Amino acid sequence: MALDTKTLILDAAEKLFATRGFYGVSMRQITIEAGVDPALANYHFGKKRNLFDAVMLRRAEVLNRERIQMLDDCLRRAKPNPPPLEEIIDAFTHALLNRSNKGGAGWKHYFAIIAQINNHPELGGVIMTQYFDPLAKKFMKAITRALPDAQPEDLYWCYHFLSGALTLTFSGTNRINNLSDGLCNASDLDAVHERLVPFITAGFSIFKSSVSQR
Amino acid sequence: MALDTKTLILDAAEKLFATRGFYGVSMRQITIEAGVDPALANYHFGKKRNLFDAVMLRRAEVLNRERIQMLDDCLRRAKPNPPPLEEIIDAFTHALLNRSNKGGAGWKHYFAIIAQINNHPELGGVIMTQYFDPLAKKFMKAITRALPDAQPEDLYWCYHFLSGALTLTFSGTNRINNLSDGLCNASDLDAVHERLVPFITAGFSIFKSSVSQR
DNA sequence: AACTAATTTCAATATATGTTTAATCTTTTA
DNA sequence: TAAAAGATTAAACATATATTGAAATTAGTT
Repeated sequence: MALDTKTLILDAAEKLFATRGFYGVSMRQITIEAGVDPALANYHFGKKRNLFDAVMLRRAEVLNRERIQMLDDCLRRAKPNPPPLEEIIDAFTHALLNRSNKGGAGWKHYFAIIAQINNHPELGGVIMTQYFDPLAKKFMKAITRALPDAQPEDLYWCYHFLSGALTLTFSGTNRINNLSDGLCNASDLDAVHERLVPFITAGFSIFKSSVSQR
Repeated sequence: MALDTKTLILDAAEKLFATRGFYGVSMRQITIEAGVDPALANYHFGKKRNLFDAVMLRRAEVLNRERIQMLDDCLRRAKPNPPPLEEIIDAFTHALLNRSNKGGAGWKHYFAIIAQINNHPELGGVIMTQYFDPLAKKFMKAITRALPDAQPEDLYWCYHFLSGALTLTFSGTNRINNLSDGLCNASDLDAVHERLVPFITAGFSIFKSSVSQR
């Protein structure tokens, strides 16, 4: 069936892109992993880059819907005041960590791709911007409302730090496991989330007033 | 001359690996960029992966020396007490941001590679561990001494967030520029450093006592 | 100057690459 | 059931790939 092979190819591409990056995988390897004729990847998706975009888009749509939903809920609850900063940060990260945790292997692979793309000089600016900037702008608007005396420039840098900390978590390297002699487990995303949100909130908070209290 | 072509190849490899990743670059492209016969890359460095290791090693040695130096200075100044947390974080980041800022194009490329590797599921655990874990352990020892009542597990996670925030800064994507409508400039590493150190210090600090004050 | 060792060149290896073509099979539609 | 549209196959395209081999050149040493 048509839809079945499309998903087979998407899943295979997702898995291989996740472990070896865009350039590290060939169309042939993808179709072999999918158990499908080599020509079918081109037939269904066109060029390799288009296939990659399809992989990105499939789950980005789901994520963006969920994250905007959580932000809107959070804004509504606090009305007419701005919501507490920590709730905004949580709305930003919750769907990501939840999907990565309980969404199965496909989601894990997807987030590993995101981690690589976010740190890729050629693709990062283009692809992350394309799929996630509208959402990021919505969150930044909420954050600037929650910290009205902070300088926007400072807050954008904080967002940048958040983005980096978050995506490294998704990368799937287990460097932290070795480094901590097994104290930490990179796959335990609940443990991450529990610490990431207050960590980031504290970082943002030092810019609460425009004179930073270093 | 032998040493000259070796450096030509290393520089070219560094530049291309930085912009397209390990798998996105061919040995031929590297030698063409270096203006050198294609066989010379193999002659001087062996397999592609070995060339990559040589690129990594060249500057890692310099960095590790500088960063350990800064940490030791910092520890000596504070003796017999542990140094303030912020000074340790600064010792961890200073050489990196300084080299990236004033070291020329080669260093910029090098750090862009680091950013990709750190977030690469296959290579991240291996390569980062190989070149930077001894240093990371030294820093973690100093940090746990500076925050003696914190739980080590929490502090390792904080290190992880620091690592992510830092490497994204080096990635060379200018996503933050667009996102902030030009308010931030990702190339202005002084602006980053000024904010990164207190941001991270504040994050670590919430784990000062073992009961976190969320 | 003569000999050795290191370096560079050019050509060739065999294989992998993304993509396309034309023919065949399957499903949907009328 | 017949025609049309869609999906799959196998083969081929030209090009790019990492790596190697054997000559030719250069540099270093006695």
